[in-house]
Amino acid sequence: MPELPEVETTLRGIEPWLEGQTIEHIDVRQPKLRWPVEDEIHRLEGQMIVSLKRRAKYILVETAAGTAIWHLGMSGSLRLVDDDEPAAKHDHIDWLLSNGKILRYHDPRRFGALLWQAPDATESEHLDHLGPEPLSDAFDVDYLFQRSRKKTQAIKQFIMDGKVVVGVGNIYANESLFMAGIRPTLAAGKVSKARYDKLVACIKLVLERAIEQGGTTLKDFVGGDGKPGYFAQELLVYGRGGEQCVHCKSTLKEIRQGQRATVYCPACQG
DNA sequence: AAAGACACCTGTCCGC
DNA sequence: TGCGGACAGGTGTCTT
Repeated sequence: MPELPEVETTLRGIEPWLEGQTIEHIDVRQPKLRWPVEDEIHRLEGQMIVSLKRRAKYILVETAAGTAIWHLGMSGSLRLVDDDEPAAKHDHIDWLLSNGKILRYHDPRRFGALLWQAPDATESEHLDHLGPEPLSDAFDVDYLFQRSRKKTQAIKQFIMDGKVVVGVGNIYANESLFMAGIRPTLAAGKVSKARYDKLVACIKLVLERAIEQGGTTLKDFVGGDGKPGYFAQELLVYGRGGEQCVHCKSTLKEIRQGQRATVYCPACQG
């Protein structure tokens, strides 16, 4: 489910219900996620939630006794439920809050994670080596063009590399390359600066637009407020292999790059 | 050093 | 109806 817009949607949905609340109890029914949920997570019990932040696709929940770092993996979701709602299959973790609500983590594939970080931690193995946020000013044409020089890697895989820029997953990589008219298989080092200029603008546009729409609902994604996202109806190429290009009516081609589906228009993406 | 393959895990869909 | 295989929004690690 989650790329950056879905994570941002989740954050915005849960934030009003969490900020200022005390975490009364943490119930870990299934600790075997991407990394095992460590016992230290229980240090957050009795602590007040000071703030929520997002970095890349991670959600950071800060307390005086440390920071919880959530990652939703491929199929994770966080939502608020009433404290009498029984846990269903794949509801792996509950946070009981002082307002009588439960923050509930659901993740069928268990590729997500809940990590604990000490309050005085100066480094984080997961966050320290990440590239810039795509919606920040640091992510601009000069930066991306410089990083791409001499790269033989396909541009789609280049922009999906979290060390280059965070938050561009498979859906939005396909969409932004289509919008920018760039063939996903082109070597990143051979794309002109003018095209990078357009690509940067398209990445920002597609992510901002998807956040406005509450993310892309595929399968059963809902934001933290329980509402579905509406960006799926605006997808131009993702999941549309074999269909007609919205611009030129050519048949959209579907290939695989790095074991991920790539869809593009052979005519528009020159 | 860089690029590609593979791993983690469950659910769903499609063809036989 | 059942079964096998491919595939799904991510990303760290191992192999070339």
